[in-house]
Amino acid sequence: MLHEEEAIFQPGLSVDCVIFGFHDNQLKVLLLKMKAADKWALPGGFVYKEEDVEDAAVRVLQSRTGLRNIFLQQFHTFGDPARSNRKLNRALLRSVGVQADDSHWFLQRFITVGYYALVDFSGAVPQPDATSEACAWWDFQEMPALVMDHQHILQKALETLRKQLNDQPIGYNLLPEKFTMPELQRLYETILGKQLDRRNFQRKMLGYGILNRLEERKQGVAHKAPYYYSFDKEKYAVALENGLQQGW
Amino acid sequence: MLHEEEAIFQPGLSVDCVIFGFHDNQLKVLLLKMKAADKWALPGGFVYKEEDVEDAAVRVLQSRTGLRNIFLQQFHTFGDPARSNRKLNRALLRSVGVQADDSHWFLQRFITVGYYALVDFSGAVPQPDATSEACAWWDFQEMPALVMDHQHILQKALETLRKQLNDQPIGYNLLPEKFTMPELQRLYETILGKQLDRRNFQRKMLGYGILNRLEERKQGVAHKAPYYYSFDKEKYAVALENGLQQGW
DNA sequence: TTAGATGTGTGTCGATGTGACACAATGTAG
DNA sequence: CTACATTGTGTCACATCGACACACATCTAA
Repeated sequence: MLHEEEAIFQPGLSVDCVIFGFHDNQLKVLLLKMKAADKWALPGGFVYKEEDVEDAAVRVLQSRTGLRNIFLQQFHTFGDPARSNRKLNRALLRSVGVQADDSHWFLQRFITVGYYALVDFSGAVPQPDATSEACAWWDFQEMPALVMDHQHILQKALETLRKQLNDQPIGYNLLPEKFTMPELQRLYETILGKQLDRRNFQRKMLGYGILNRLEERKQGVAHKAPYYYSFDKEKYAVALENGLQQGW
Repeated sequence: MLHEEEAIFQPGLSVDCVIFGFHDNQLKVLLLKMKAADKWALPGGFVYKEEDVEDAAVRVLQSRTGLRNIFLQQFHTFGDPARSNRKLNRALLRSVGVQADDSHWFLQRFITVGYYALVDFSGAVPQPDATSEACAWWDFQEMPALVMDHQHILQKALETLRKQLNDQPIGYNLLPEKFTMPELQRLYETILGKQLDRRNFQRKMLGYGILNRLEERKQGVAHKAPYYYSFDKEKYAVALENGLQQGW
């Protein structure tokens, strides 16, 4: 956190990423443990003066997960002046060895642009940044205390994701190459926060025409073995583009 | 556009508003004719250092229309560094009598937060700002050339509005107190850019349960007189909150 | 005065989608 | 080999949706 960074970053602007993964039939979120506080934070970063805001989000994502070609979506910009926490930011500066007075660029008010990402859990390699001592996946159901308004940001990301379920397919970016119908259902159930009927779920999902059933069945389960499915990449892309149901 | 404004505004940040109205069975958008260019622009403004971004949007809206208590919704933040147009902004500064070198705050790169508003056409009193020579409603179907990326912003606003139709009611903010079913249908048709079946539209709309049919019928029409309707304010609010159809 | 044009109020029919539920099939654990 | 958990598949009633027909009201033109 050098002083000269004032010259290279867009002032008062940051990006924060809600990075969703899926593992063990649980929705996960990638978080950073702050050095400067006993709380966790969403992975975030600043925007270079000539950098597209979206590129900054991609950069943050790649730095924290090592992944490229990720599903990324802007969902909201948070512009409440009270969301900045000068005390925290001062502690944060101290944690990287900087003493600064009130005019320091990092102690000004920040607006943040929120993005959420859907990533392949098993392919990601969590990597802390300079201000954090750890980077880890958290179970969506049992999140720790978050800094500033990050809880609020997370909430808004989830809301957007839920709405996305209604007119776009989800899963290609969160599930492994092949997966079973129950696994896909758990994903939907976790995002929606409610149980779904097994049979109706399957009917509706297959109705979208974006799944291919494989010959192979899952092995080593203590009951009837479910089939594996994979997404039909082309049809999935079309569904993403055109939407699933019209409404009007 | 005084030089001291650098001290009072959040640097590199603006808001732009897509203000929709409805009149003569046509969707309208409020635009400003720039003094500095032969093009039109969306009403926009800057954000005071201690002002909530949303409050800035409300302020812009009120300054341009005189209206309060408006339906306002953030839809996207535009962060492409190439979207700023230094040449235009320099001309803009000249138009208000300011000569500035490249370091001037207004000539830096700007990120803009887009909001769209739905307003009562007849209640609005269009008012130009300091940089514009006119403020007027334009027919949505026949928009003039717009500055910078404002065409793109408008497009994105429309996309969001169209999606909103699928799970939230529209119209309370755009139509007068009482209106006919055909009028409401024209509104939907204009937003969606396609024709709808009269009878199916009525069935679906009434199914939402947010309309009250009045005793009164429209007068002076060269055919069977349609009933007037009004929104049931309470049920409308509930529908806004909970959404119209679930999907999942 | 009346026929025609225009646009509204209301209803029907068949196709499709949805929620609730039953039963047979399959693989593991004991 | 039996019990158990979980999957594959199907049915039924009901709501929703797109396409369409017919009667009604009001102005206009002859």
